[in-house]
Amino acid sequence: MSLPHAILTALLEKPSSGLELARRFDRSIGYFWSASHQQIYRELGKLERDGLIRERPTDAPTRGQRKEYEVLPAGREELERWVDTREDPKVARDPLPLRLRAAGVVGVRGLVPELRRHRDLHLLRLEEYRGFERRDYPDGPRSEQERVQRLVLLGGIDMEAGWVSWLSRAIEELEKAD
Amino acid sequence: MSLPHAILTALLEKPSSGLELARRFDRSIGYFWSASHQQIYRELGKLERDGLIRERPTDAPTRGQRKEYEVLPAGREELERWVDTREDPKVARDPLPLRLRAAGVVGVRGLVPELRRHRDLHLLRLEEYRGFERRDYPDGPRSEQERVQRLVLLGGIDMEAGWVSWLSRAIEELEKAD
DNA sequence: AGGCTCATGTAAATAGTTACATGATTTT
DNA sequence: AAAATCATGTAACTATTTACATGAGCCT
Repeated sequence: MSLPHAILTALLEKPSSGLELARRFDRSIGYFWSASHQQIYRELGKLERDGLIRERPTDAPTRGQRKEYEVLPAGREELERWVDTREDPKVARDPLPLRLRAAGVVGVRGLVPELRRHRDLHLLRLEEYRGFERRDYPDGPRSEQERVQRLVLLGGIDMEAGWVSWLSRAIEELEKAD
Repeated sequence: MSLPHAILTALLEKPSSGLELARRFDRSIGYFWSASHQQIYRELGKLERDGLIRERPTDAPTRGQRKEYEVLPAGREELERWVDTREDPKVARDPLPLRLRAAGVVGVRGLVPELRRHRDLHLLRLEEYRGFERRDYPDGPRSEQERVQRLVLLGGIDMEAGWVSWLSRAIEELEKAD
């Protein structure tokens, strides 16, 4: 049950409309979570019905117009509750290593180009994240909140670097074996 | 759509019953996928209906008795097809970094013990995986299939090591900041 | 007979994805 | 006026999790 809390966090950092949220999930929040706009709109509706957020009063309220949401005190309390929760780590879930293992049974053949393709994609993300780090924290974090945001970014960087290094090794071993 | 393929792979490596599969998902397959027994039984039924696997003929067929499944040629073909598929990497999905970011907004307070707890759990898994590696491949892999299984295990080891290192850094930074 | 474990399963709820629909605003 | 883009939304489907049910075999 993390999506509503991800949304509450994002809205506390900056009140936004649904599409803005979707875009921010593709960026800063998205190092460790993703959500489509459909999921976000559904969840915004639910959070509003539950009294955790509200639509910010505007002048032109109709369909097809952007609606900006902000967090209510009950929402902040719910988020505080969640932060102090005990929740065990789940196993990572990624189909690529699974496919590699399947290839070990039915033949490795076509998989190497796919591994290479993934390595390149992870490398791109890695460069992107490193760019964020250089751009957003040139002198290190300036506040508690920035310190934490940067830590999460560094986690994303580590993760991408880990993929690149693992994929490089896998490619090398599989090519050597030919 | 990875669960059926994970099951096909596991069954090709060794024909098994539902519960055996569930256990193997907690071990070797489980570095990058998990599945509860409910999911597995449902999926086994579906794979059988679709003609990709079949129940191995036994003597005592009743309810509450173990049923062993094996992969049919159509199942192997489906797996081959999947291995050669293009599938883009998805963003990792982990609530802990999200909770850290939420803590940056509502206060870091109680989160450090939880970070420490997670670090210890990941450390345990790391030691466990390293034990597998020492035990199962004392002289390196002996076949194509072992080579690939070991690569996946090494991926799991990298991932756990990554968590431990990131969590250690986060704990250190948050404590320093007090 | 009672309790325990192994094994298979059903039901319901929650979460996430894919495909499509529709209005408003801007550009050509 | 047509096309493109921005924004919000619905519907249907697929996947995953949680809770519960039930039979078989073994041990005391």
